This record gives sequence, structure tokens and C-alpha cells, in this order.
Amino acid sequence: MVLLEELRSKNNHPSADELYARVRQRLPRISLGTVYRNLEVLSQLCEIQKLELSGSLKRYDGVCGKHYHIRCVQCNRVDDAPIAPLNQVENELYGTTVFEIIGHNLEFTGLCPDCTQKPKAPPAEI
Amino acid sequence: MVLLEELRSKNNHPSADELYARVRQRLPRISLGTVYRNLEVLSQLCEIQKLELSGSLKRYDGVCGKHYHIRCVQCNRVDDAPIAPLNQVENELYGTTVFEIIGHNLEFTGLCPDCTQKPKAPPAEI
DNA sequence: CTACATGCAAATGCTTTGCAACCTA
DNA sequence: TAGGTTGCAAAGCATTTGCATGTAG
Repeated sequence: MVLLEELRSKNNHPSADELYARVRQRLPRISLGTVYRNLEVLSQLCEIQKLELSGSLKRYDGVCGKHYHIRCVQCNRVDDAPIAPLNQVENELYGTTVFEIIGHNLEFTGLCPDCTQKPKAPPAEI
Repeated sequence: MVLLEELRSKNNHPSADELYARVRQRLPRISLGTVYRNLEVLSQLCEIQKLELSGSLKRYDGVCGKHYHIRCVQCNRVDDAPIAPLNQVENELYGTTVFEIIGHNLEFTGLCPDCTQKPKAPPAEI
């Protein structure tokens, strides 16, 4: 599947829109609906991961194993966070919550190199 | 502000809609737009927190200090996670990422008591 | 011919915004 | 009357869905 190739060919974490633009260069007639439909299928097959991070936009990751991410609060670029999974954090919750624990997700926020240079907001004199 | 009172009067983490319904019982003429506008203001004043958790829906928390949450993957109920903040995790990232780190967020997933009883999906024989 | 994937466009759901009416000082 | 706040409705955006067409076996 072309989607899968494109998603894995770059190690960034595109949104459906970005992926759509990329796939469209190879399959000009593809539609956004199809992209969404296939991303959904692929993620259910565990070939890819659907990332539901804090900033409303969903992103897709060609790598399936558990790992964390760091997101730029300004441009929403998402990188992998090179840190080992915390396998024991859930243990701290046992007995202290009424929930049956399934898992956890850790997300870092930061500024990517491009955005570090620009100040956070345009001057905006009030 | 009525919104703030309502938000703090219960320790759950309502979505804008739920809060709207609650506030409406006291101020029947209030509109959803106003709810959103005031929630935005309050969160910028750090009186409340806007939670942008994984499940697309935004939720609001009357408590402002840093703490984690656990979300029911089925009904989206959100509780506080009674676990101390991990203040040192970010240190592990220094030097290994090109990002300038700002912070992190940890979210647990699980099943709340109500949903533990019901099986995950309706039978759905394939 | 049947079954399923696709393009397209419309619908959905949550959130934001424009604008005129309103209240308060 | 000037300022900011509100209700209402419309716009916005990402995502999903319905449906008729297309394609493969």
C-alpha cells in the first residue's frame, strides 16, 4: 500500500493532510476520504499508530512499538522522544484508583529548532 | 463567576458541553459561545486548566496545579491520577533531542468502574 | 456478476468568531 | 455614552460517511 510506504519513508509524524499531499504526488486521483479510511484500517492492523496527542490534530506514525513523543508547542512538529518506556509507572496507581488500568502515554512539549529562534508571539503591542 | 463555581463544585473534568448544561440550570439564558469564551479566559488566568487529552474532546479542570489524569477509553470519564509528578523525566531528554524542552504530560488510560462491567464491544460475531 | 475499494461531496461534531443588542458605570 | 460582555447564528476545521461509480476476480 502506497500510504504505508510513504508513512515509513520519512520518520516524521504527518497529519492526515500532510500525508494526503505526499501520497497525491504518486496517486494524483486519491481522495482525502480514502486516506482517512486506509489510515484507520492500517492502524487497526497495527501496521501504523494513530497518535492522539494533545494538540487536537491527529498524526500518524509508521512505527508501531511503544514509544513517546515530543511536540513543538508552536508549529506542532512531532519527533520521537529518545527515552525508554516507563514500564513501572502504572504500578504506582494500583490500589489508588477505581479504574482498571490499561496503559499510559507520556508526551513532552517543547520548541523545535525552527521555533526556538522566533519569539513566541509576534510583538503584539497592546 | 458561575462557571468557576460550577467547575470547582464537582471534582470531575467536564467537557464544555457538560459544563454548559450544568451552568444553564443556573443561568438559563447563557450560550455555549459564552461558556467557551469564559473558559478560555479563566484558563489564561490560570484559574482553571484546559485539558487537551488524547480523546479529541477538550475537558476542563478546576484545579490548576500540575497533576496527571486517567481516562476511561470507553466513556471518556476523566479522573485525577493520584501519583506524584515526575519532575526528573525531562532530564533524560537533555542532549538527546534537538528540541528545547518545556514540559511533559502523562496520561493513563483504563476502564472506569462502570465500563469494567460491560464488555468492551457489543458481541459483534464476525 | 459480485464484492469491495474509491472519488466526491455532503454531513458531522466540536470549537471559534462576527455582529448587533445589552448592561453597567 | 463608552467599555466590555453576551446571545445568536454562522463560520471553521478535521474527520467521517453516503452513495454512485469503478475495478478485479
